[in-house]
Amino acid sequence: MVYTSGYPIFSVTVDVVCLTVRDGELQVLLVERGGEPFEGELAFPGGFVGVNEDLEDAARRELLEETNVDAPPFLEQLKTYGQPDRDPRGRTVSVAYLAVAPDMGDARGGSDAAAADWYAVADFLRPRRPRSLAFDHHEILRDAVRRTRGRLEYSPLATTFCRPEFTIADLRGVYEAIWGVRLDPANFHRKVTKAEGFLVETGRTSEGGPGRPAQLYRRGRAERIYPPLNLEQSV
Amino acid sequence: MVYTSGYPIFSVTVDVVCLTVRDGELQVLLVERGGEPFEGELAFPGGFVGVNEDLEDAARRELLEETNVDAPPFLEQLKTYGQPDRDPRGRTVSVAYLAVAPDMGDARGGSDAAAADWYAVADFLRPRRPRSLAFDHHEILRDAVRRTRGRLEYSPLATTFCRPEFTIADLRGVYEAIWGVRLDPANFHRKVTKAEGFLVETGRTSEGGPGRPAQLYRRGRAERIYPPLNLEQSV
DNA sequence: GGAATAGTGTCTCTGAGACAGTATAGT
DNA sequence: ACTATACTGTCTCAGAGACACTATTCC
Repeated sequence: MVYTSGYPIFSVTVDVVCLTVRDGELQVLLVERGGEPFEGELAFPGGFVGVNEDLEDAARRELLEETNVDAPPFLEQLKTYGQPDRDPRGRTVSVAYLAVAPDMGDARGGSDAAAADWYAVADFLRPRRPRSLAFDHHEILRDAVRRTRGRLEYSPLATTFCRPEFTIADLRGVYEAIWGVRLDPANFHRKVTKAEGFLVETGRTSEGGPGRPAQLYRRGRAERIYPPLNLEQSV
Repeated sequence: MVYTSGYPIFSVTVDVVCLTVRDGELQVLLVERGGEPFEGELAFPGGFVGVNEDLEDAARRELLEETNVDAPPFLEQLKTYGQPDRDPRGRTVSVAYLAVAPDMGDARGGSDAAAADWYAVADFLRPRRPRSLAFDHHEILRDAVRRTRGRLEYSPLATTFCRPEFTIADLRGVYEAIWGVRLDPANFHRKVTKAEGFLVETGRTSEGGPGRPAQLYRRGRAERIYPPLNLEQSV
């Protein structure tokens, strides 16, 4: 291969897939694009990485600038997308990040955050006439959801969808929304409370709802839950 | 942020962590660097991505060019490394790939492949005075091994370490080498033969070794093995 | 009391692990 | 025969799932 001046030149961007569970369903944070290409279409918050900026810092910055979501409890690199024709402006490689946040009510903007909002993931991934996204963000969303679904089995990721203190029912709601299944409340309760390091009791109880008040828990220190929760269906 | 001319300029490279099991231990394919920076040190095969080249194609090309390893049965993106100071030549982002190949004997070179060889992974990851690698390749190797160890539990990845036809003992050897544990041959045999779609019988048997000849198997179509094999220790 | 949700008890079945026992090869 | 490895049988124990039952709140 021959290049006129040294090595091929790339632009590097980050895109952040920020997920939450609201109204009992998995939702994703999207912005309406304000400029070309894909003007007016929905896309993940993201943008170009600075010359001296770390990738993860760039992801955090773009999430804050474009959506006003600050310091999600979970942020990790998802995958890098670099098809030569993925951006009409030129050769661009995008490092996608997966972020998870608890239900924080409406995404209301600072500055450019005006057009940021939460959308039901299912609308983009349904097999019949899925809603469209800019760039290759449809593929990225699929990968993000697949990883999230898998992670729930053997990591405490589900707790990062909950507020700092949550009930077992809250946690079960996260699993049910993301896996799209119904779980037996009794067995789920026993299982998660017995998985060592997964949850820690606060002593406090919930209030307000109908029925008996529930114990409030905080997430534990375990990085891995054992034995795992099993989702038999293929992920 | 302000840039004098458009967007920040990056170089994009790929690095391939190619793993195999030889002599009962996990080994990795490395090349001795022929030029600056890190001249003479060990590094993963890799290099710059072409202007119109897909990332995975670049990984495959570099692996072939530098080590003569063609078409590993497993190649998937691992993670992207982009610390601003990771390459003294300038701002470079490297997309790391994880490849798995069966034991193919010595890595003998074509062209630049002269210096390519297999090395015991343990030497680089031991806590006391680990052997050094160029760039941030030590971190990349750690991530590659962690993912591999985890994948063995619930995916058929272990079969890609074996030749197309293999015995249950071969497969067990892969788990034992990578997990660093001893597995009960009887229980392992029952477990993997009962996991649906994991293995398919060929009808043929092995020959040559001491003891009763073993059935030869080929890898099945399953993308996921259920129930998973469990590694209790933290990964 | 009735409705609703939280949480416990208990039974059954499956699978993991320990390990004895059988099968089939080389020497 | 002896050894080595492949494979099967069997026992025990832990955990998943089904579901009955108790506990505690609001109405």
